[in-house]
Amino acid sequence: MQVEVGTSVGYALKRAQTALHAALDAGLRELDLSVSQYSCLELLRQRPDLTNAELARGAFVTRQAMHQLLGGLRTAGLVAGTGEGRNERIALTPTGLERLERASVIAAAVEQRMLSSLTGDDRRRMHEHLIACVDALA
Amino acid sequence: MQVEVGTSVGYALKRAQTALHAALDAGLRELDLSVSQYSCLELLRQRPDLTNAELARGAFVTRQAMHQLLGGLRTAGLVAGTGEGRNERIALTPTGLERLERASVIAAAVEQRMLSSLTGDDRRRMHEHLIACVDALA
DNA sequence: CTTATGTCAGTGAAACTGATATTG
DNA sequence: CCAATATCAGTTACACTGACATAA
Repeated sequence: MQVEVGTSVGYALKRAQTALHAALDAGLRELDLSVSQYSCLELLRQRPDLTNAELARGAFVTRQAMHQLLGGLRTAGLVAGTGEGRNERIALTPTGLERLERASVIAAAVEQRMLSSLTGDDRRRMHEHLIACVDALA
Repeated sequence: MQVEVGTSVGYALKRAQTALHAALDAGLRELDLSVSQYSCLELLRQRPDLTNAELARGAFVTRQAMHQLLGGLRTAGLVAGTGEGRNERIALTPTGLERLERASVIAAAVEQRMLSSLTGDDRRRMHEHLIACVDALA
C-alpha cells in the first residue's frame, strides 16, 4: 500500500483549503473578522432570524461552537437577538450588515484570485465534484 | 455584492475538507493517530532522514509546529532521530513504519470513498485544479 | 557576522464533550 | 414526561509568534 502524497486528492484538498483560509484571514483582518465569523454573518444574511441551534446546523457545527461564535459577534455589536431564551432569533445589526458588505467584497476578491486560472466550466465542475465528495463521505 | 454560499467554490472546498478530515480522523482513531501525525509519517516515508526544519517546509508549517508534532511521534516511538543538534535526521522506526502501513490502508479507503462517484478523469482534473488554486493564492 | 536551526514558552482560533437548567 | 435548547465549563489538537542559544 503506497499513498503518494504528491498525487493524493485529499492532500491537494487540504493544501487548497489551508491556502484559502490563510488568504481570507489576511484579507479580513483589517475588518477585525475571523473567517468563521465572516461565514456566520454570511449565513445570517441569507437566513435571518434563526435560533442558535438552527444556525449551528446550518454551519455544520455544534450548538456550543455556534454559541461561542455568536458571543463574539454580539459583543462586537454585529448581531443581536430578539426574543427570550429558546425563542431568541438572531439577526444582523445595521453595523453587522455594513461590516459584512465590506467583508463580502474582500472574500469575493480572494475567491476570484483563487479561481483566476480556471474557466467558468472548470469552476462549475469543481464545485459539483466537491459537493459529490461531501455527499460520499456523509 | 452578494456572495451566495450555496454556489461558492470556497464554501464547498471548506465543507469537503472538513468532511474528509472528520472521516480520516474517525478512521485513524483506532490507531491512535491524528490526521496531522499520519501526514507527517507519510511525508517521512517518502523523504526519510530530513531535519526538523526540512520536514516543516515539506509540510508547509513552521518548524515550531513540526517540532511539537515530532515530539508526540517520538514519545509514541514511531519516529527517531540520528545525529545531534542541528544535524539530527528524523526517520520512521520499525514500529512507525508498521503503524503507517496500517494507516495508509485506512486513508486510501477513505479517499476512495470520497471519490467514489467520480471518474478517473474527474479525479485528475480535480487534483489539477486544486493545485492551480494553491498556486494562485501563493 | 550572519543565517538557519532547535527548542522553550505563550497565545489564539476553533472545534469538541460533558453537565445543567429550562422550556415548548 | 420528553426532547430540544441555551448556556457554562473544561479540554483538545493544531497552528501561530516571540525569544534565545547555538552551530554552520
